[in-house]
Amino acid sequence: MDAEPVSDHGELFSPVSVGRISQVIIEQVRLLIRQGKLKPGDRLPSERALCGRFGVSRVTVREALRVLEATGLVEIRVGARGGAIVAEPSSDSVGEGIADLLTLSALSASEVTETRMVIEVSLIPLVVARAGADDLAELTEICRAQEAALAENRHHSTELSAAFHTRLAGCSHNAAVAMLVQSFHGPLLASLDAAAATAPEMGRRGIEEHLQLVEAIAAKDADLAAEIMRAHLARTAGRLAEA
Amino acid sequence: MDAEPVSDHGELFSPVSVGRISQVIIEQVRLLIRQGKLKPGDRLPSERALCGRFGVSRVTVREALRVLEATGLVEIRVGARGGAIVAEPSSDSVGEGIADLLTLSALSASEVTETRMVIEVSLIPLVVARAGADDLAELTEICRAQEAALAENRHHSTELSAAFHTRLAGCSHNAAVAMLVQSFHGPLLASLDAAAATAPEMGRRGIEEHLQLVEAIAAKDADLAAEIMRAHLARTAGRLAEA
DNA sequence: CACGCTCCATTGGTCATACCGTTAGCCGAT
DNA sequence: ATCGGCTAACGGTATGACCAATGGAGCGTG
Repeated sequence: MDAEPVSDHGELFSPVSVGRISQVIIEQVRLLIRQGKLKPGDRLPSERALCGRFGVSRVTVREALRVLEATGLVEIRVGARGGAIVAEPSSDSVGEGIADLLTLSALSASEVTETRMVIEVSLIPLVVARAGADDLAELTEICRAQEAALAENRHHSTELSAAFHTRLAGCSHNAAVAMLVQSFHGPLLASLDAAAATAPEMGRRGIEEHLQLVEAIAAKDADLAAEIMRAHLARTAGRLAEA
Repeated sequence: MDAEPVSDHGELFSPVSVGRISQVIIEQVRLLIRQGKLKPGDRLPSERALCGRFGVSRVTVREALRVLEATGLVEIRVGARGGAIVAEPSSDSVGEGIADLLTLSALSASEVTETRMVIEVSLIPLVVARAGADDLAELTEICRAQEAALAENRHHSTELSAAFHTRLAGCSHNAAVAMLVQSFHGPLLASLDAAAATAPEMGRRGIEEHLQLVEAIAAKDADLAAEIMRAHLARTAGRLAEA
């Protein structure tokens, strides 16, 4: 008899049915969305309909939808005419993920701040080149709101500060850059709160820097604006380091 | 009979059981992990045990675990001694989320390239400051592999080129930056393939620029390295613009 | 005719049970 | 001592049922 008749045949045999069925469904839907065959707002068939379509049980379909929902790809509504709706691309779920990584100390606050400096400082040239009058007006508006909040509550709103930075990224008129910065919105809030706890009186200075930034951008002075942004972020980083 | 005896009592009554049951379980586990009461490697009770613990059905527990798995918080293994294991914090799932966001958002190739220039050029100072001998060795190794691939197939491997840029970001020794660049891997490949189609003979020049980059980093010349990177990316951007 | 109310079909949320495939660890045979 | 099979634990899937929420159709009333 031949020795080892079924082993060492290399590529002859390949594993059959790898992974979960729900995973196959997930990737199938994902592909459809990426190919644009499913666009935001489109309604997927009902769970029961999908069961028949894929030839699987409802449990399996539901697990796939759960993952797609957690990934932020679809939104699920209950009731008649409910079901899975392809969601508008949003950076929210990504932001939560980064926040998780922060709290799990897989990312340090300094790493996140450093990353912000990398991105936000070097996107300044884009902003200077492309910011329109309406962009500047909105930035100024946010600064005004910050001043109002400061006058009223005696401490500056970290929410508004984060909004300023997010809106500033939007002034680059580059959706990819804007989304990246927006992803840091949530984690950014946490850092700002920590920094505010360290030095609550710094709110005013932060607002002044925001205003100077807007002025520099309006004056098309990219170098000055970048320098202001660098100093602004470095100051926040410094306060975080103290804590 | 009293008219409307139970309405208009304002805050007296609050909705009971908001949202999904699985969501409650998710947040409970999430909290335990954030508080450190569950550490990476710890094994959660089996699904059936969790059913009894929470007083819910297995389906509900499974949906919670699915979401936690999709979020990258736990890893699920089958078989005896299997179950949900608290995962080592990793930026992979977040990176995938960013990649999804980028591919789904109808970004133009120019936006992606521009964003790469923003990030990859300005992370150069970090790399110059922190790259170690092993980092440089690995970068050189990738370049060698590129040359080998070029000699063999007569056209350069876009996969290796993307790997070079990803590894370069890793040299910043900042996990957040590395995660961002890595999430551009997929879209980056698409751009590179498009660029390669336009000018297939440019592979050699790209490799040379990679090597010059490594040299400049080894020489701690941040300005030169940044300039090389800028030119390198700009060239790719230019070829994309032609297409 | 217009407005509002009620009823109902649709659809997701949850449960209970059963069976299968996979896996690790144990135990016996060689 | 090693290899092989056995077994219990555990996740993966299927089935069928019922509940809760929701939107729209149909009916009734002014």
